[in-house]
Amino acid sequence: MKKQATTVEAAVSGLRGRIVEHGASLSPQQRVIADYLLAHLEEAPFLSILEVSERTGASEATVVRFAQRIGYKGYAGLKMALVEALREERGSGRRTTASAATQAPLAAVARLAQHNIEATLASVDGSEFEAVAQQLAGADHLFTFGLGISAHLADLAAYLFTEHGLRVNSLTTRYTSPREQLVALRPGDAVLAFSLPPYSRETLEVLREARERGATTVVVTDRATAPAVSLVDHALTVSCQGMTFTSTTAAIDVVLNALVMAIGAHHREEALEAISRINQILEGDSSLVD
Amino acid sequence: MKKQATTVEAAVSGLRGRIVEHGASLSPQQRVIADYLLAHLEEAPFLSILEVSERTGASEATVVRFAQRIGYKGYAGLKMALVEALREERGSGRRTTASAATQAPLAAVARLAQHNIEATLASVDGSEFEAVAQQLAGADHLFTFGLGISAHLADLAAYLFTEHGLRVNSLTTRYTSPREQLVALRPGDAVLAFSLPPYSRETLEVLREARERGATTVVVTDRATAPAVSLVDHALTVSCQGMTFTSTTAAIDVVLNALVMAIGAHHREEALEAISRINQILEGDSSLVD
DNA sequence: TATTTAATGAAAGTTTTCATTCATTGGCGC
DNA sequence: GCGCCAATGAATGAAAACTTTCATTAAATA
Repeated sequence: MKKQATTVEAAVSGLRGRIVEHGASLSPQQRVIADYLLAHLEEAPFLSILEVSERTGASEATVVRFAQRIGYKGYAGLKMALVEALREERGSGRRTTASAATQAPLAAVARLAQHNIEATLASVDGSEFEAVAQQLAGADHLFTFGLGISAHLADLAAYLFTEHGLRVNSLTTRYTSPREQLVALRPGDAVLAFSLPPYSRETLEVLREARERGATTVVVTDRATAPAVSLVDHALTVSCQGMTFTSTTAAIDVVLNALVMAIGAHHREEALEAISRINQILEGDSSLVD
Repeated sequence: MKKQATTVEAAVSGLRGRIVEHGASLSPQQRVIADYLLAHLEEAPFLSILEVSERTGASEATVVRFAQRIGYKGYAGLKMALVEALREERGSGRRTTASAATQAPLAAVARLAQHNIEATLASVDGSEFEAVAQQLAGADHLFTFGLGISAHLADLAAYLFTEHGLRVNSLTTRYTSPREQLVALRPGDAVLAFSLPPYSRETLEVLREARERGATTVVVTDRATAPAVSLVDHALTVSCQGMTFTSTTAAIDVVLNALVMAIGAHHREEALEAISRINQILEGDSSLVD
């Protein structure tokens, strides 16, 4: 396949190249090994066969066969290649020329997202979060709403909540105005709106009307002084810095997923199970390659 | 001797500290070994006794005695220490304190997202990322595609790219099958697919067909051995651990936004400007309330 | 269903690596 | 000169790492 496109790639990072190249012919178990190694490139050069087999659940023999299948003489050969790669990388040091410029966007956005997630974690009020989860879980029917990038968040929220058994609709602007769709709204329902800059008047109107009709209103926004906050029953303030020149909604994604999990916490065990599995992953030991 | 002076030093770079400490009692040969190792700290963790003895002219026994003399259990102990030091140095980006060991869903999901973003940043291949940006920017027309949660990503991608002046369509399953919509596809176009577990056959078929029609194909997936990888021109592998029991796509959100930024890098200045503003935010000056 | 093929782990075999023992060398004081 | 001792390397032993073989099981094919 595409020699022209992959030559550089293959030369630079041999392991990844070979895995992709022979990817189709790898057995399931070998795939697990491949993924583990790629996900732990930092550690890989130091791991012995035994360690790899323990962490991936495959037998030592399978590890060797994997190395041979992707073209190395054996595991020893693979390891030597990894060591070489590591040496090269260190040797070249911070001399990253062109790749610095290209790598830069990824690094910058990543750090921005990390920052926002961290800030959100620090600032979201626990009891408010809990209250929102309660309200959404208890609602008869849930409507989500947003404009611009927030529309995607609204759709995403609807998708996630639906998967967890809630009755949800995302208010769209496809056929009729969102406000018209609110005729179906009744007391006992809830509306979850997303309001990020540039704030739109329409969102405020939807929230106002929803409230008049007796529904519980919740807004996810980026600052406590956002216009929507004073109109709703509950507001979750998420850190969304940098949204004027990029659109990373990573922090909101996190909040949304956490809400889903909290709601699913009806089946407490399930939620706790999820949390413990997350912790396992974070502990480092992805023996479970998930 | 000066415990106070050497504690930090010894703790940080054990080898150098120990050598200095026991320097007086080292034999001539051992001194050669010490000098060699210190001069080749990069290599040291990977050298076997035999290699060290060959390069220094000392016998293997002397190498072992050297390690013991400076306080290690044996050469194995010395090597382990070197490996640890190297690992530490590389993994210096480890800020995530286990402080938030909370049982709260929000904390757990946040940390998972952080982890995935970090892992993605470490593993995404720079040249591949660059290549993808090039291809997408240069495409005549762009189609995005995904099923399940990936459908949202496809829509989001279409939205983001559209905002930056590209001609994009998200292939939906709304009216006709995605493959039917490919009749409009021509050489020079590009297809950007998202393929996350559970992988669907349909996605593979779309990619296959797109390629047959001469379009450039790109897939964003969660592992290098995912079935789609072998079918496309370019693959971006993003860390998405924990997706079996939650749906945080934060890392993909980051990659997507970075791509947008890289594409906009035609207008280099604009991209650099964005990066510098991100850095300002991270520097802590949220003076600009953005 | 019968047959073949591929995948896999247990276990045996091989090589490499590490540690110890022991004999030799060379310096140094008596 | 003689004995003592640290230093050293060769040889040996022990352990770990790596590879192969082989029997079993699961999957694919006829």
